[in-house]
Amino acid sequence: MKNIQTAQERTNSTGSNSAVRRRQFVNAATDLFSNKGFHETTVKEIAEKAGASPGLVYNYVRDKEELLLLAIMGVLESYKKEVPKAVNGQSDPIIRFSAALTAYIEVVANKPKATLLAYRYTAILPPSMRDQIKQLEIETNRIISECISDCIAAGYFREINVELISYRAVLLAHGWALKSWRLGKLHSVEEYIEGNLDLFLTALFTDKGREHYRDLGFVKSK
Amino acid sequence: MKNIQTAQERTNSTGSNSAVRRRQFVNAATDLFSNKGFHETTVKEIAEKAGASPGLVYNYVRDKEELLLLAIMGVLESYKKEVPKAVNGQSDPIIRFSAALTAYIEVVANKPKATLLAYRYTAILPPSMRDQIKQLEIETNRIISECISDCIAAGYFREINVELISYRAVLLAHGWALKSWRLGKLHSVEEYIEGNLDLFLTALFTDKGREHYRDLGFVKSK
DNA sequence: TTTTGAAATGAATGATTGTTCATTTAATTT
DNA sequence: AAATTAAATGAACAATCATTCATTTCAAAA
Repeated sequence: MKNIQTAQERTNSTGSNSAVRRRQFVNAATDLFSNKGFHETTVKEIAEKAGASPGLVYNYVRDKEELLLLAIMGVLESYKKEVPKAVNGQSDPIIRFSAALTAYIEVVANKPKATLLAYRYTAILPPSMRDQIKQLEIETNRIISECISDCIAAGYFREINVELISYRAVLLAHGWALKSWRLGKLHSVEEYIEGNLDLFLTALFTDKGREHYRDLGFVKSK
Repeated sequence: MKNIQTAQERTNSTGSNSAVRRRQFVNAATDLFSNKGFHETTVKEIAEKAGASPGLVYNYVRDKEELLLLAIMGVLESYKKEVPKAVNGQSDPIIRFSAALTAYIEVVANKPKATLLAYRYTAILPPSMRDQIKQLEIETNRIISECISDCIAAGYFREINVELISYRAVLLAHGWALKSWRLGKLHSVEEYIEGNLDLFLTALFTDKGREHYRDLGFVKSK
């Protein structure tokens, strides 16, 4: 009975857990799918990258397809985690919105290729998997939506269609990955963030909002 | 010598030209790639849809890959053709810009799946093909860029980074396809166009521009 | 030590599919 | 009509891979 402890220890220290192994495969898959594409990546390569044999993959995952789902979900979940982190602690609605959008763009810019996974491959997944992805994306959008609603409630933003705006914001963030990959980087992320945030706010502000923003100390010269 | 005419006739009437045949294959491929995906479409299916046998495809095209290139290029070329059509005839810079953006979104909305082809599959093409696509896209962007530059020159738009704005405009148009496919349609195209155009203009107008716009008769109530 | 069973291997399988090419069909010319 | 050229066919080929499974490795338990 002495070895029960040891077994527990092994699980915790070496991390050769079932869940950990699985994550190794998913991480390897995410990387390869992002850089070479799903169809251009073989299961053998994924196994190799994870330091295992091809057959073992199927002890942790039903399909290559499931690996794709897990890869996409992983990326989206990291978004859902990072964005609120930037917002929490800020209380002013405008700052919260700015922080959320900024954080979103930054996360995308950190792993542009991974962002594209969802755009490129959601289509080939079966409907039930697609719905999971859709759901997760909607939840992330909600964070942005709430920031916008708060700004409207405070009288800082005009009364526009919240859905429309939040999709625009998300698209803008994804846009960094979408455009920069295909057309090359024309600006730095910082320029991209600043320029677009400026445009966004200008389009949305009420007079009160503009004034408040100025009071906050983000004065555009002139 | 009587048959020279007949041959000419055949070429014109039945359309069993070399170029026409090729286009048949490209059209079939575009349709199938858009709806099923590149890897999920077999050459046999393409041939079948074009009313021919698999082997014949290779008399008109080197590769399945070349078929993908031609499909993507075809879509982008249709954009490059349609957008100027909407702009020509209009002389006022603001109207030209509005017309260009509206037309772009409409073209995208007509064939959303086709728009996604470039986003999904440009990556798997060899660099030389990628460059052709990139080039074509830049040329289309230039049309929008020029509208914006004209608005700035006329003093209607603030002096902002033209590149940044034109990419945003293009992204917005593509955004209809990108978002509506994955998240479902939340608005009609008309709402999408109107709402976003409004935001765009609000963000860009100078006082003079806003005034001029009002004079043009596009008054927002209140 | 011996037993047990989970973890892992990787060669073999089977199905798919892009591409080729010997052959046929059809059209054009002489 | 005969000959020539072009267009088209579709069965066969070859390569690729996802997936399976008989076998081995290895650590924990008895």
